Amino acid sequence: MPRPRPPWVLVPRWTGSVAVAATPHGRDPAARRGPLPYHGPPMTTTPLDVLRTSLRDLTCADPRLEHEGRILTLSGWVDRRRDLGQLIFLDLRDRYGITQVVVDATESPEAHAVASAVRSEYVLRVEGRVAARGEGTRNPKLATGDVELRAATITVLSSARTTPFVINDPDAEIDEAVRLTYRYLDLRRGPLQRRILARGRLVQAIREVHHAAGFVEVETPLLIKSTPEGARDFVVPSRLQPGSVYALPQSPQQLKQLLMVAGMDRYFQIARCFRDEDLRGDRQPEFTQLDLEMSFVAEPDVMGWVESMALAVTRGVAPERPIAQVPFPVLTYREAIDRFGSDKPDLRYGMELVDLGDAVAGAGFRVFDSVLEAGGRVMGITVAGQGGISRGQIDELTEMAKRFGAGGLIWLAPGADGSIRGSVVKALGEERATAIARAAGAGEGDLVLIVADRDIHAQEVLGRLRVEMAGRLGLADPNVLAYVWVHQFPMYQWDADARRWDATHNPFSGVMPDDLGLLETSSGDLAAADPGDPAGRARALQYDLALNGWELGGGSIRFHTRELLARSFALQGYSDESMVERFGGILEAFEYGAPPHGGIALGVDRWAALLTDQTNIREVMAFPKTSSGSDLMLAAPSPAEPGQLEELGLTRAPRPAEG
RNA sequence: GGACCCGUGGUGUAGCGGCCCAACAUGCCAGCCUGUCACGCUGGAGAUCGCCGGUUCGAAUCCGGUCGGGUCCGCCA
Repeated sequence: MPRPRPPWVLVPRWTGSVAVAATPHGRDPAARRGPLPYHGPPMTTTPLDVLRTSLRDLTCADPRLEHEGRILTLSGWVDRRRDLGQLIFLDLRDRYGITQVVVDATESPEAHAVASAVRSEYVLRVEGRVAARGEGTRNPKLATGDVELRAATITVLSSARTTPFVINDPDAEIDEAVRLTYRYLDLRRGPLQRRILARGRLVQAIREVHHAAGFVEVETPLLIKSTPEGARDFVVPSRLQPGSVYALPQSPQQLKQLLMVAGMDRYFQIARCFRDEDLRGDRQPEFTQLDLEMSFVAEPDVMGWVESMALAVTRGVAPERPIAQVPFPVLTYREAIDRFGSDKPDLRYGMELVDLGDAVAGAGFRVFDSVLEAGGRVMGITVAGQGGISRGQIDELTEMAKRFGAGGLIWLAPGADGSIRGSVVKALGEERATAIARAAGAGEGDLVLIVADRDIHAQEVLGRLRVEMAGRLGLADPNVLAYVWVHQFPMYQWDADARRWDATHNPFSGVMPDDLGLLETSSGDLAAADPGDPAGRARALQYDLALNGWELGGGSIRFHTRELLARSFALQGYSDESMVERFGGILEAFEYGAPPHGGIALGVDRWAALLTDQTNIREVMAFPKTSSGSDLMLAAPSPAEPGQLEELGLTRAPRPAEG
């Protein structure tokens, strides 16, 4: 039965608009001319009338005083029922909001009979008249709280068992295994629902900004050839070619570079990626990346685009959250390690590392001397106001430092009148110890933590302690978003077991022009690598974007000539044959005219988590897996059917323990 | 592969050798109630304490194993 279209429509749903400010790029303004502020149309909003259906006129968030006296139909879930006998209140809920329904036995006995039998989470359709609430009965906590729907007819669209956990309490703490088993019910609850909606807006904003800037959205296949990006591949056996397998992509890396060879110029994709590694709070076996690649670009072009895009998206999705610094700070890898002990530093607080090499030199303390002689570093951080730390807490931190690979942890706590506590005060003497603490920037009442170790290791351990202490002291403002670029990574790191150079990030990354001559071995034979090779000093055209101490993603300007790419692969230990076997496609493609190109991949799950204040990406994924890779709702993975294996030409080898 | 934490009515917790065939809150069921909005009041049902084994006169409680969940290291961009 068609109804007249109601006239009170067109309330915008989401009004997050994307206005992209031009941001300068790089420290050298000329080098940062960069690209392309977004001046496209405003972001889409959802007009209200599209939400009207034959089962409802409005959503449960809509009724207002202006509707008073109208006969309207709402549909939704029973959030709560308050039964006062002859009078029953039902809070009707959908994802937009809540409207109070009143059922009066004297007004509509049939509706009252239905309402008496209704329970939480029943799905109802209610027709009634919108009435203004009387003085003193309005509810300012509800957007619809000035009115209520006086039920004339209630239809039960669906009944509901008692749910395994409460839907209507956003603060209820529920075992995560139960939440995952009934994910569809968890998704019905406010907090998770809001996060999934926020993620949807994030992806929408990403798409709109890229389309408006001329990027082409291209889908790449999921059944591809295994590519060595470091992680284990998920493998899919082929029925048509028994014994052969596809791999699921760890990322669309080669495909997007081939799209550049194809002249696509600007590509992006919201790409599902797969890595068969152990799970963590920020790692799931399947995850989503914003993958993009651009042609005819140098490093500032890509960083510039990504920065303006990230700003636009952030302002569209989380407009209320302050961004720490714009343009984003740019650190070299070396700087990031030396100042923060991390290549993904959290810049929401200071507590920077200090080199104490000069201060401890000649102190006659064997640990320091031997480390310095061996070319290592003595580094420290000063934790303000923590001089009163207990012995037990120091032991705990020492344990942690050891777990992170340090030999030990030295501490100093200068007190009043030149006194000083600490683990090495006796060995150093009070005077020397005080001088070291002062060199670290510590004053009375502060705590200095010192690690002496091989270069990088000292910084890395302190970097972790810095994060740990900041966490304990609550130094990071949870509201602030601190984006930071880190670039000029080393091209390679030495793999002592395989005796070859390993790409630190991406095997396709190009090299900084100044370091082109370093793509060499000492022997001159690329196949005979040695840890002292010049290649170990080469820096890559590689850039990472970090946000609040999480790596959001990274990218690079790629080699686009066959010669240089092959040279880099050779340094990474590939023979000519294995190179052709694994990368033959892209090497050949580069013989047919490849434009200079580069790009980046950003973790959408991590981004969504950070923008919604979560520390775990499961909280922004609709259907995540447990830390052992199970889907508790669908009970996946499950044992293979014998017929399936047979068809694929596979047999299952029993584990030794199973006999 | 390793370390640590957790597992008690539907949910969240308490109990940590006998006082416990287990307590509290909430939820659930029933009755009463015409202005509630975390409605209220009265009554009731509901757990052999993840599972297996051991120690003990006696185990939710101690020990071993196992399964499941989480965090971290290794692994992973």
